[in-house]
Amino acid sequence: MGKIDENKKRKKEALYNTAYELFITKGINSTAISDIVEKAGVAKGTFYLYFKDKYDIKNKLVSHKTQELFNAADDALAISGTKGLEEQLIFIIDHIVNTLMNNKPLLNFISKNLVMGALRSTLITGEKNANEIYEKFLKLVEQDEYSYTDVDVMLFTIVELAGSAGYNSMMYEEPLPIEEYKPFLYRTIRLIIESHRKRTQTS
Amino acid sequence: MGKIDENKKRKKEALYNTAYELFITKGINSTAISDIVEKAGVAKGTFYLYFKDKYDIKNKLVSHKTQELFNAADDALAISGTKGLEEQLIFIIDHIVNTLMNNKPLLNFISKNLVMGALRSTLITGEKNANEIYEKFLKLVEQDEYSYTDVDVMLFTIVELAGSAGYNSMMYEEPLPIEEYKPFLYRTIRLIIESHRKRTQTS
Amino acid sequence: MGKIDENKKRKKEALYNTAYELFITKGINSTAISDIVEKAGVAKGTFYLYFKDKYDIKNKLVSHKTQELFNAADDALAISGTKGLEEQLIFIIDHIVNTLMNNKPLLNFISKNLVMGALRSTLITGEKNANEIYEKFLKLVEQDEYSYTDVDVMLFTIVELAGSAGYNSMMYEEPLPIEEYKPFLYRTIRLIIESHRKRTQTS
Amino acid sequence: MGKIDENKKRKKEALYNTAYELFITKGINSTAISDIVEKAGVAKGTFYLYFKDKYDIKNKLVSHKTQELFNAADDALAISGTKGLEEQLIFIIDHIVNTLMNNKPLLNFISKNLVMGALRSTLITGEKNANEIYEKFLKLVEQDEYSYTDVDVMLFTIVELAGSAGYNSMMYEEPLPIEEYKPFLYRTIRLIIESHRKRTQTS
DNA sequence: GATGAATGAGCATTCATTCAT
DNA sequence: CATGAATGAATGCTCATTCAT
Repeated sequence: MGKIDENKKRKKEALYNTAYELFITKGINSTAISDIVEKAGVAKGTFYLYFKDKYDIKNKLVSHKTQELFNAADDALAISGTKGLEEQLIFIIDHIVNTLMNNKPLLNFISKNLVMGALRSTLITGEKNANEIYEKFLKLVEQDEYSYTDVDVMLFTIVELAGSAGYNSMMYEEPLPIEEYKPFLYRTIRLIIESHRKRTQTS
Repeated sequence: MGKIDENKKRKKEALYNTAYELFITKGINSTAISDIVEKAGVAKGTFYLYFKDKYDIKNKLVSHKTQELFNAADDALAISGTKGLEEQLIFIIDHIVNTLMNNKPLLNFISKNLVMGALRSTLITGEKNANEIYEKFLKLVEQDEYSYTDVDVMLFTIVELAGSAGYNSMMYEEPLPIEEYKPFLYRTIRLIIESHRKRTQTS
Repeated sequence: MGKIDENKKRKKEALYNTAYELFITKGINSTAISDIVEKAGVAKGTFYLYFKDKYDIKNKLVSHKTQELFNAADDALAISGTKGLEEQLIFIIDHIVNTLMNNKPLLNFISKNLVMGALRSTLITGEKNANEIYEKFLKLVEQDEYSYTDVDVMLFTIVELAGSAGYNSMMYEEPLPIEEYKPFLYRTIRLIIESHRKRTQTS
Repeated sequence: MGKIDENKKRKKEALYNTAYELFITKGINSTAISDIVEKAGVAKGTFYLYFKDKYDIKNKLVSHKTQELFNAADDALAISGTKGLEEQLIFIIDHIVNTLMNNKPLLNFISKNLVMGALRSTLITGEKNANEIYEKFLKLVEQDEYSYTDVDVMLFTIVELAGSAGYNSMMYEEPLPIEEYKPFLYRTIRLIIESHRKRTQTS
């Protein structure tokens, strides 16, 4: 079993890696399954053993890559010891933005799917523990000194805004390069958070 | 001249209309150029007289449809007689949202291209008066009783947020159906506007 | 293995044969790949499994047919027992001329590519033992009672002349039909050979 | 008349020049009639007013260019004052070879059509005084101090050899670069001429 | 004569998918 | 499980030719 299962996994990994590489290099439309299997060094039939078609592997990749992004940000957050929900959310977003700025192909690949990839990936793909990211967000909210209403709406709005505006700013430097846009973006995020804060129940 | 040019225009129009219909019906990937010309009743070669390929006509359509949306909203704004920048911007967005809610295929077609399609179409396509939409926005801002800083950043942020969050809400009813999400969305938009308002020059 | 490889070879052969037949029947420009595969009884995709395009298979065919011509001439030479370089070279050329006279379509197909097809095929195509023809020529030269200078120039000149003049004479009967032109051609070939002969170092 | 006929001629000339330029640049197969008319600045229909198809204009061009070559060589011969048939024929061939060496695209274009293009152009195209070239050759032969048998065979053999061997030598530097091959070529030409010389009727 | 919009047959090429080995 | 040869429908695109103006 060990040997065979190992081999199976290795082939699947090879397919994932190669597909990702080709998708960001040549684009999804221009990447044929033959390209993938050829470069991955497996037979054509093998692809169909693990994936339904090109879009199957693509969706799984988007999902996977997005989770990686959030998890890395979350790890860094823990190390940083940042306190306070506002600072924490901005820390996470800033971390992701910085990562993507240094990896434009990845930015282009997940593009505006950021949100869906992160918050709803369970629904789309069958990936095991997909929306543990969402759980982590909820935990951060709970631990804050303030209480919040409509937490999911708040998170959704923040992530959508950051994803969409951030993407354009990073990709096209419009209306401003991301470094110059950041102050505006983070100010807006703070406003959103505040607007969801329950009036402090001063005892 | 009349006769020939008229004919040219008619064929081009036919291609535009048919392509749009097929794109929203079958999707872009599944629409072949043969489908378009066949349904439009012109020869295949004629398509290539006017468009470079499928994506050429697609981009021009996205651009065109987006402008239509904004223009219709603007017209309605004029009729409504709404006053005040906050109310005006929200009126426009609300108008577009309502239109798209009644036209899901269109929503799906322009999807997240909404934003950039609208504000940067001049740059991309050679369409004549493309960013007069942007001009109109600027005029609204100017005419307000308040002054604003970084107007383009403000408009960009609003449009990105509305486009991205609105799309998800309308399309997937997540995290809430659009009617329930609207209050949150509009509240955030008001916050963004306020945050760009110059400190009232109290006389 | 046997079965699959056999099948592969059979299909490739079928493509070669059909292509040749069509090329000499309808001409290369008028032969479509669909014609070839249809007549060969294989699927269109199969063609691209073995050849890059129409010109790929054409070049390989020219090369192949030219080699066949030389090899047949060489075999006949061995049987004839002809002695002496002059007589041997003329025997070979005469054999090829006679063969082509009885096979005008082949003459037309390889036309003036005769020469280069034969002597440089190794360089161009990856065909295995392509210029063994050249080797055979060299051997004939070596075995002659005389020595020769600039052997490759001599062979080149002879083959070019025979190929070019012979083609026109056979094809258009200009300035004379080949049978009447032969004496002139062979006389010139003898002159060329003599002019490369080293002054007999009679000891 | 003047004006209209002038215009006609100008368009035809433009088509010739443009076609030639494109043929040597992109190759004949890759040059479409649309390319020609577009670059020539005339309407598509106009092409068909003057030529039957692409191959019509091509043949006329080959013929025309070849004649130019021979005529230029002949003019230079006259100026040089070279005497004796051997020297004269070699002068002509040398002149043409040198011209083509400085104009590889032209060499490639007329390639092996050189010979027939020159000597049979009358037959093929309806060009007015095409084989006056042939006449000139005959005159040179007549004026020589020696008499020759089978003059047309002699000229044919020389031109075929020079055309075919020269082309390969110039184009591929095989078996030798043209400058090194020239001595062999010219030696062979002299042998051919001598072999057609009537035994001097020493009275 | 000249134009150039329109045509549509024709063709090369791709590629997802299957299935015998 | 894995393979990769074979398939052939699907499709984008070209281009010579026509003909109304």
